[in-house]
Amino acid sequence: METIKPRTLSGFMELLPAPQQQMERMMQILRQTYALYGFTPLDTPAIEAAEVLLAKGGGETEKQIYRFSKGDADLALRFDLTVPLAKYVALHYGELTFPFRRYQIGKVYRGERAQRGRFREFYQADIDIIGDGQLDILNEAEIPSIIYQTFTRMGLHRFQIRVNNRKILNGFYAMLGLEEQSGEIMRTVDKLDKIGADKVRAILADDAGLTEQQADEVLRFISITGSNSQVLEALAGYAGQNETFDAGVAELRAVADSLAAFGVPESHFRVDLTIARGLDYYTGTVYETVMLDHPEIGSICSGGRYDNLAGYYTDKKLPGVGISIGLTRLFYVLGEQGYLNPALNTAPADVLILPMTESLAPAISLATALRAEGIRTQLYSEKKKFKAKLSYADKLGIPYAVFLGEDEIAAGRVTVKDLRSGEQTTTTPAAAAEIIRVGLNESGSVIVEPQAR
RNA sequence: GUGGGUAUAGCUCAGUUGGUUAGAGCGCCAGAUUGUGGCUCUGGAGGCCGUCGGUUCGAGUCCGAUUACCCACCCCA
Repeated sequence: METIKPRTLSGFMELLPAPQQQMERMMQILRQTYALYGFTPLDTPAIEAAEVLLAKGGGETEKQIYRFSKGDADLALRFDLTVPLAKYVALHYGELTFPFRRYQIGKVYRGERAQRGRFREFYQADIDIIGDGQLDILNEAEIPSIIYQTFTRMGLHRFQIRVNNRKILNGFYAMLGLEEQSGEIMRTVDKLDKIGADKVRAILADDAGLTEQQADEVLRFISITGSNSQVLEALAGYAGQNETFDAGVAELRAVADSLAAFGVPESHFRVDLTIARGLDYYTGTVYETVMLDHPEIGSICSGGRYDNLAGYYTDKKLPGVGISIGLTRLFYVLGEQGYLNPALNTAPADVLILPMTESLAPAISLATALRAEGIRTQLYSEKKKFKAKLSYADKLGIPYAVFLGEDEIAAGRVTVKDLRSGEQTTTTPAAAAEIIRVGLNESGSVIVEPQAR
């Protein structure tokens, strides 16, 4: 029979079992950390009515969304988790308690050209806090703490959370009489690291239509650097000219001032006036997180404050703040850069039982007993040679094997072998379970940084 | 959407100016070892050289088309 050549679509990630275990581990840490901050898990459908997802309309979204019809229904795959959240909150407004804190880890879809580290189907891990009518600035201050904990718990330490405030930028552009061009200016300034000051200046003058003097003012402003307090001090020098600007500075100061209490070291947080985020719906604090040793990768976690999440779905005013981690890209980049801990236990089981008798009954009973002890147990039931069975455990990285032959069964004992050391002992099932449990030490963090290896 | 590149074994890749049965490493299977994995040794399986057409006595190699994939830009995670 003619077979069809198996293939996976471009831009879709498909992992082998061991890396999948590493990926799951990262997700587990995300869930635990988000839960630690009082966020509730949420899931929404991957498919929604196209009308709902495209409420905002226009732009890149329209071009990139996967859209199709089934019968008369006009459907689309979600391209982020924020729009479905907006729909969810508007739909269930009366049943939710605000401020509503939810986390969501799910696949999203974008029909754009795939490239290195950029996928058409990828996981986003989002958290958002949605207020009813208002939302205190303290929520914005708490976000860096969550980012810090998340990456630290994964084993990543050389990263920095960069923060800015859109009000500062908008206020500043207003001072220069550039309200209209603020979006384009932000997108251009965002590329400063990538293309350099001269090109930014050229684009501002040629494409955005700024005068030479205005472009110089913008460049002078974004070149304000230094410690967080130095930058805040420099910003104070612009005070009193624009209300929005002043409000933004006050917010940024509030965020920066509470870091210590939230447990974020100064070294992992930096006020950076070039951060703008491309998305136009952010209205206040904006965040980006970069790996210090790999700035070329760009942001591994970004987000910000928005004033009205669900304006397309309800008249209620629902301000919020949220961040998103592009998990698939993060995982891909970490693997590519050699950050994934090779010593991490990726075995699907802690112990493999090798029955050596015709009847599998004693082996099944043993498996049941070990599982009752919380030991991940797999029973090898294929009729293969003994060495093939052991080789199976070895290939999967299963750390223990238990042999169950005529001798052991007759004596009411089992032989347990530590495949890493090669040591083995024949003892009671209970004692064997204890040996395995004790031997299952913590396997370390998912991420191991170069200098730590 | 725009611009480049690549396509040979499960994977990573060699393959000379076009020349006879297309190779390596890793992986896989078997044996050396019938109750002992990893290391080693020996043997084995596995290829319409992406597809279609052209040039030629002869094409993995040259030309064209096509499809797929990769890289970059735009935009973004």
